Amino acid sequence: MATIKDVAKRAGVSPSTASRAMHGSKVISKPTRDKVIKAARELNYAPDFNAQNLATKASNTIGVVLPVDHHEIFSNPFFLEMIRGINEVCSKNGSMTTLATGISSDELVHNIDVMIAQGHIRNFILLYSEKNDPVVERLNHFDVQYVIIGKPYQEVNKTSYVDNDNVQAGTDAAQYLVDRGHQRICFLYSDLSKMVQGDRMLGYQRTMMQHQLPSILLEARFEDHASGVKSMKHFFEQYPDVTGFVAVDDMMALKLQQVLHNDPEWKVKQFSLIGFNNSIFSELAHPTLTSVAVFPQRLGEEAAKIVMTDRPAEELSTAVIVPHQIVTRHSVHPIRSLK
Amino acid sequence: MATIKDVAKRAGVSPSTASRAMHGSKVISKPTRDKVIKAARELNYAPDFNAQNLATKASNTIGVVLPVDHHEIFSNPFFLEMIRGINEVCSKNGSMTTLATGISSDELVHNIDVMIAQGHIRNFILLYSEKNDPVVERLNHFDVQYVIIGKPYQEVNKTSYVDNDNVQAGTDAAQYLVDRGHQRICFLYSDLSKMVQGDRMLGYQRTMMQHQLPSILLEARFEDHASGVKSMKHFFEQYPDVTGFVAVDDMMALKLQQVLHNDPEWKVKQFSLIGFNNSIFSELAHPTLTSVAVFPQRLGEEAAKIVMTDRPAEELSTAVIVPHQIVTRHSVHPIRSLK
DNA sequence: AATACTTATGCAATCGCTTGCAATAATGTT
DNA sequence: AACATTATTGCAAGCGATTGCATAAGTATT
Repeated sequence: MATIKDVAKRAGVSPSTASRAMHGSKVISKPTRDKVIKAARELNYAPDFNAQNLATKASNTIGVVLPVDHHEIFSNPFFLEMIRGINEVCSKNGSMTTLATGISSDELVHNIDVMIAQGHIRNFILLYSEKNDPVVERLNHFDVQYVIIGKPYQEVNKTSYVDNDNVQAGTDAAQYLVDRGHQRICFLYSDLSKMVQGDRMLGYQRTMMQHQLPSILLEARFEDHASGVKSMKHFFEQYPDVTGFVAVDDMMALKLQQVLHNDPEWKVKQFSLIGFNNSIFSELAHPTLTSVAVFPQRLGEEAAKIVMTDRPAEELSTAVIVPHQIVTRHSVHPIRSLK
Repeated sequence: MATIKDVAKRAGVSPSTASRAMHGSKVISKPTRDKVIKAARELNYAPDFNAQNLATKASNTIGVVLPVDHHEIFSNPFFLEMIRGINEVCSKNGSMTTLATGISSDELVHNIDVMIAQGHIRNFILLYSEKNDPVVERLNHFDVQYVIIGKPYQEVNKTSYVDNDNVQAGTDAAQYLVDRGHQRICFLYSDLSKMVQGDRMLGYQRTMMQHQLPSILLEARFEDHASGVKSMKHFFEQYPDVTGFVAVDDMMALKLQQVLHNDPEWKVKQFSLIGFNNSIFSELAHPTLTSVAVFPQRLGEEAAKIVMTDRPAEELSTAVIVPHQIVTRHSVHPIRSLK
């Protein structure tokens, strides 16, 4: 493995000159710069990561924090796409990404503590936003910079984040159903402690209000089929005239679809259904699921970009909104034709 | 951030003593060891990652290599679960994991080259096994240790790997259908350049042979619905009496299911279907999908364990086989009752 | 009590790179 | 030609850890 001394020797200069040359320092003359760069290339030189970081005291790795495992979360392809987006941008900028995971909240926090203490993480990216997140507390406490993917709960103005406009997305999804003649539309969610679910619900409610239609909310987890059937039975007793559902994400939508499809009576009713995330699930569902695409890879990229441009601490935080887009498939049945 | 000097000062010893004490060196007396450890704890000390690695020349991060992006692969939750398994084990051992991704094969290889040159990756874990993988070539060339999740193509005896017994899994899946009275069973796959697909196919064929039943192979990608319908139409013309399918993975199975379900004629036939991976898809399908579970998290953990125990170079490579298990759901319909 | 042996600690070099400052070379000014 | 500037380069000190070797302290041996 070639060191900077090797490069220097080959170029006939001192290590310091070599270092400066390769960093494009203005103060080095063109001929020597060229010599050095040539030598470096010939030796296939890359600066030692650890040595460089040690010397500059500026670490170059980004810590990507995954949410504490709920089975559901982890099997959600969403995250991997965000990670890919982050990693693409980072590696183009010569940074590494490293992951922080944990089976419990305590474990995750502990792992992050260690990472901070080791002092080689430049910045964190949180792939989720949760109420009272102990991780966020930790990061604030140690005064470590971070970017959230999702809308922050605390210190919104001081925290950089990347998100979809989930309120708008919720509005649009509901509007999509309304436009196709649906009047009784239910919003289906599972956990309001997630910012994203709350936002989408808000958007849904906005549309309902605008059209003077009732907001019908249903919290359900569909943990198993029987319980799903039961809660839907209960639901339809209360709201027999519901024709459409806005599900807080595709997985939720699919679970509902499953329940509805399995009951001959419900099945014929051809309920309309729209989900969020445009995940692979939506393509594989039957019927295929109309869904609001949110471009997770893009979210990751933007988050990484924010992290890469290190702005001074006193500067205002950045917020990037990634647009969404409804992808039409076959789960929505118009009650009347579009005007 | 506390350094080792701070710890040393507080404990009233020299940095070298502090270092040795914290590494449990035999040569340090119990009382000083205790003093040092106490001081370290009080200062919340953790050795600087970069400094430590630089001094010991032994890096502590594991590079996790994701396959080059095909949309399909990246939206497969499988990978995230493996990553989580790896990360759990690594962080328990004080290691970091860092990701290598790439949009193209060239980019991926380049990223890996850089990582190797920077010299701070101790080991790589490849999350896939592909024919003629340029990454493997690279790693061999630079003599970097790595573990493959999946069965290696080259130098099988010299390469450590973790895998399911996919041949056996294929055998079992086919047997499952045979046991339930199916005689004409088709194996459905998409890409034989993946080791895993070849293995499962082999297993399927073994069962077919044993029962003197014909092997019926179908390569398809179901890229869009129309093409899916077309190829199945073609298929059934040739093999009208097929009643069961072994699909090479759940996604494949779901795509088939979709095609079959959408055609009224095929639908009534109630084909039987078994997939692999027991991914979340299988729970969300309709009907729910019987699938061979392969425990990706476990695969990740085992791979990480291998990497963590650094054995001398001349030692034989390790291979760990993670068991699989058929998870019964509702996509298989017995033709006759089980004897 | 002087010597030999352990045992426990500290000194100082090292890992590979960066960077402030001093030294040298190149150029311009009078 | 002598001096003042400015443009280039090199020296050497760190960054925070580890580790071989020398030293100091403690115990045993005679």
